[in-house]
This record gives sequence, C-alpha cells and structure tokens, in this order.
Amino acid sequence: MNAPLTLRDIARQAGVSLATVDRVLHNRPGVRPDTVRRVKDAMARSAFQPHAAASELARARSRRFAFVMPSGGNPFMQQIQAHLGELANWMAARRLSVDVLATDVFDAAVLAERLEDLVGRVDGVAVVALDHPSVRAAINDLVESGTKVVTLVSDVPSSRRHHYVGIDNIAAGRTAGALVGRFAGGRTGRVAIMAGSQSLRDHAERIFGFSQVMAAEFRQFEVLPVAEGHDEDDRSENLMRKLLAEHRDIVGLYNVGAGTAGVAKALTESGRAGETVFVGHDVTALTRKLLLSGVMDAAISQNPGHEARSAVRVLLALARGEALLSEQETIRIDIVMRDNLP
Amino acid sequence: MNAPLTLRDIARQAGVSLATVDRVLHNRPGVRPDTVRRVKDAMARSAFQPHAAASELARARSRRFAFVMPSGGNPFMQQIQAHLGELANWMAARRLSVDVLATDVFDAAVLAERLEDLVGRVDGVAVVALDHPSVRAAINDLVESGTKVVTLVSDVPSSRRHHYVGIDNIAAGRTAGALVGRFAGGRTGRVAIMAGSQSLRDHAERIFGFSQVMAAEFRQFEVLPVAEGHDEDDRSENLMRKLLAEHRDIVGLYNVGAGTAGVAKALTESGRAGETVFVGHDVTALTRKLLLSGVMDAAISQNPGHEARSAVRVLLALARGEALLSEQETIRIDIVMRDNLP
DNA sequence: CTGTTAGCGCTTTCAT
DNA sequence: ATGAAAGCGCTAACAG
Repeated sequence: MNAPLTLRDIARQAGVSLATVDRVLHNRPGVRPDTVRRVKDAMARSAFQPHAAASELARARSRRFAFVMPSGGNPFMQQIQAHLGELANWMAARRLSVDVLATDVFDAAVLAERLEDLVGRVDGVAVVALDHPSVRAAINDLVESGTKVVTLVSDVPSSRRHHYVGIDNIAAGRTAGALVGRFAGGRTGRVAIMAGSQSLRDHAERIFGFSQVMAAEFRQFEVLPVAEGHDEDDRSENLMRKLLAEHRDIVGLYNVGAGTAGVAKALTESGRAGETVFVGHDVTALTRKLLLSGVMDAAISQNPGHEARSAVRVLLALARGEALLSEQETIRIDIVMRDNLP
Repeated sequence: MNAPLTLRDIARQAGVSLATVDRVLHNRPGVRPDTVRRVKDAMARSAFQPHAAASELARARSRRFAFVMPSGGNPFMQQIQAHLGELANWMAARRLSVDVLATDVFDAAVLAERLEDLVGRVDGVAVVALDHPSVRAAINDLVESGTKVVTLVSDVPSSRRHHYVGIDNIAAGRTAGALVGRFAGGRTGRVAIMAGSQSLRDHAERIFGFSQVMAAEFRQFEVLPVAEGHDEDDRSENLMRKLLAEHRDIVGLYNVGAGTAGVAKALTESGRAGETVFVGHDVTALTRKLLLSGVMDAAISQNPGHEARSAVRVLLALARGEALLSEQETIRIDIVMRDNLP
C-alpha cells in the first residue's frame, strides 16, 4: 500500500520546490505556465489530495461568523440558536466563533443597517433575510467586501449571497396541500388558510404551492380567502374562531406560519378538532403536543439542527475555499406525523 | 479579543510541561493525581479546546474502514455505495479509505466469516447485519480487537457494536400504517402486506409497527396475512397478483421491503392502482417514478446519503476518540410524497 | 512521574 | 519566477 503522498512528493516529481507546488495548488500568480503544467501533471498522475488538517493548521486562523436572526420569541428560530449552542465545542476545536445578533428582521432598514455594520468585521454572515432592495444591497456589499454570506430560512434570490440554507417553500406548500387533500378523504367542504402575512416571501410561496395543488388535484374543496394572523396567537385565534363560526363545513386547515397556539385553541374550542384536518409547520414543543393529541395531523418541517449545522459548515467551507457536499447541504421538507416524530 | 489558547498556555498556567498536559488531556496514566487536578483546573478555567487540526496532523495516521454490504442489486444499497463514492475526496483529504465488501449478508455463516476476516485488518467496520448469534459473535470479536463497529440499516442490538446507523423500524412501520389508514379515507376493506421475509429483523419490526397502528386506529380495515416475496420482483409480483385476484376489496397495500417493481406491476395490471393506497419504502429511480405517476402514494425512506456520511463520520469520530453530535447522527424517518420528492 | 525534542504536511515570509 | 526555512499546535518517542 502506497503511503499517502505529500506536497513534498509532488515537488520532487515535478522537480520544483514546495513553495511552488503550493502556489500552483492554490492558483496563485507568479508561476511560469510551463511550470504550472508540470506540477499539475504530477498532482493528477498521483491523484494527490492535500491533507486537510495540515493546511488548516498551517493557516492557524480563527474565524468569526455572525448569525443575524429575528428578535422575539419565534420558537423555530430559538431552536436554531439552541443547535448553534450545541456546536460550540465543535466550533471551538476549529477556532470558529459565532455571534448571534437579534435584530428586527422585518424592518428592512434596520436589517440592512445591521448587515452594513458587519462589513469587514466578520468572515461570514448567516442572515434570516427579508427580501427587500436595501437588504439586497447590504448583502451585496458584504459579498463585495469578501465576507461569505448565506441566507437562512428565508432567501433573497436576487442578491449575490453565496448560498441559501432552507427549503423550497413552494414545494412545502404543495406538500401541505397534498396532505390536507388526502387526509380529508372523500369528503367535500371548505379549506381554510391562516398565514402570518402574504407579503412575507416564504408565506406567499407556501400559499402559492398549496393553492396550486388544491386547484389541480382537489377540486371538491373550496379554498377560503387567506386569513392573516401576523404570526400572533391572539390574532390568529380570533380570526380562526370567526372562520369556524362562519363556515360549518370547514374540513381542512392549513396554518402557514406561526401563531399555531391560537389556531389550535380556536379549533379545539369549536369542538371540531377531531374532524378537521389540520396541517401546520415546524416541530416545536407545541406542535409536538398537538400531533400527539391528534389535534394536528401533520407538520411540515425543516430541521433546525440541520439548518444550524449546514449554515456553519457552508460558511466554513466558503471561507476555506473548500468544496461543499451539496447533497449534505440540501435542507429537506420533512413531513412529521405522530408516528415519526423525531 | 483573547487569542485562542494552546496546550502550551495550559502547561505554563499549570506549571508543567507540554507532555504532561497532553497526558492529562487524554487520560493517560503516569501522572500524579495532584498534577492531574492542577492541569484540569487550568483547562477548565480557560475553557480550553485542543485544536482539532493540530491533533489530527500530529497523529498523521491513515485509517481504513470496511463497509460490508449485501451483494446483489438492491438499489437502496447501491445508493449508499454511490454516496460513499461522492465522499472520496473528503475522505482522501483526511487520509481515510473505505473498501466496500459485497457479501451475502443473508447467510449468517458467510457474513460472520467475512467479519472475522477483518479482525485486526481495519480500523472500522460498517456492516449491514443479519441478527444471528454467529454474526453477533463476529461483531463482538471485532470490537474486542479494537476495531470500531457500526451496524448499518439493520441492527444487531444485542451485540457490542458501538453505534447503529439507521432508523427505528417499528416507528417506520407505524408511520406506514398511519399513512395507509388515513389515505384510505373513509373506506373499508382489506389491507395487504408484502414483505421480504418476516425473519429479517427490520421487516419484522416494520410489520409489527404497521399492525399496531392498524389495530389501534384503523379497525375498519382487515389486515391480510403477510406475504413473503423475498425482496424479489418476480416472486412479489406473483404473490401480489394472487392477492389482488383473491380479494376484490383491497384498499391499501404496504410493501415492507424491496421487490417494489413486481408489486407495482401486479397492482398496475390489475387496473386498481388508482384506487388502492400503496405505501412502500425508499426513494429510488423506480419509486420516484411510481410516486410521480400516482401509483405509489408515499415512500417511507431513510436518506442513503445521510447514512453513508453518518457511518463514515461516526467511525472516524470513534477512531479518533472524539465526541459525536448525536442529533446529527440520528437518521430520520422521511415521508416522501410526490410533492416533497428530494 | 515528568520533561525535551523531533516531527506531522502545509502555508508564509523572506531571499534569491 | 522560484526556493529555503520557520513555524502552526499537538503527539510520541526517548530521556531523565
């Protein structure tokens, strides 16, 4: 068995010095094209892979990442932060640190300013982004300055962010639609949609996907106009109560965002929890309870632990200039029912 | 900002040498208890974390893992192997190599012998295991000899394997039951189960979970006796054809293992594909097609890429004596429908 | 029991 | 344009 090769071996094979091989390896300038080829040939011939640990050690640089996340008590965001905390040792062993910056991400100006502040101060930024021109500009400024940027949970596709860590929300909405439609079985009646706000990109996309499926595959249901509960429990509860009172034939309910506690309360108190199909998002302490008790039938979810780790891994790989394992960094749309609760 | 600490800093603080700190760090013998305390204090006081890359480099050892996988064309197993292939560069950069050993894992004697052969020859083994006394003994021998062992997809819980990479098959079966039951809506009739063999631990567990849910929540269906298609397409097709002919009121079908092509063929040719709820396992080229065409309604799946990476990561962490990120290594039970196909 | 020292393989000045 | 040499932080002999 051949002992693993080192840069030194390549250097010998190519008849050059260590430093030159290193230059070629990293496409650094100042090497004669002819030499470049000799070195590249040598590397190719022996399928050379630089030793990751050695290179990591030699740079011996610590890196600082910032996570810009919504202020307020959104449980899903808190889960991401908790998982970030669990990574602390892993990151420390790699000389990484992350700061979580709680910000009013729904105010474009505030968010953009927060991001601009970070220019030149960190190696990477993960941001739960509002899709707005000034936010886009701030992201582009960061990228321009050499900072690596990933959007988290909510994307700004038109920006120059390096990567998006999150799910395809249209597909998530379609999945919710398929579940509501199929779980409602042979019945007919109305289907209600409760969202935070239709002007949130992710909510709008989910609603779009949901409606698509309802229109294409489940014509027997009449989809009610979207109610906007602003992700608040009280507001959602009131709206839901009203909807239920107004329409006695609601057979399905899709809760697009947060405010789940309110929706569940209204549904339960109406006495129709058992017979109404209820699909929502995310696995939290609350939705877990609702799934177990049968009030909720399924939760569409993106794994917060995966998102936290993926964001860190991607930022690190980008900072080091390493390749991503793209399949590993794809966030999947999880369907969670009582029986496959994680 | 405090520059990251090194072993040297700890040594200075504790008033000992580098080597002593290293001994304490790794709980190596030959250090006076009192000294141990001093060093540990120093490390705790400054929340010291050794630099992973440095330690990795200093050992500069390459490691060899073996994956013992079923011979034959099981597509799910082939996917795991393909994902291992995608890890090649990642592993090379860490001086890891894996050999995939195709073996008749359904023959306990052959499998056990294969495992015994590996004693002392590799640093880690991932094995798709048959739960049988001689296999258990072989696994224990490997563990005894210092080889790290993980079971993959199919567990031998009574062995001393270090870790199991796979899903909870009882929960998977329950999930399948819930889907069949709910998708079959208000109807009544019979439900068929096609398995590879009831003596395979994972199949038995899935059937158990499935039956549990049917009995507890969906009494309106009569579950037929389990048919055993040996994971072969032809055999499964014939059995399925017979079942469908015999029972005109089959409303649901759970395919526990492979042989999906045969089952689907029989179902399609019976002309009852549309009206029969069909739930199976794993996302392959075939099940993907069946989901899209509506023949299959859902696939319960364990992510083969995740399993491949997890097995490698766990073996590596075990070999290095590092901690696992347990949440990251939990393989989830994915529910895949047409709309959330990965 | 404890300390000294020579690397691990790569990166990075600083010379040439 | 290229090379020589000094580390990065930890591990593992080998001395004491």
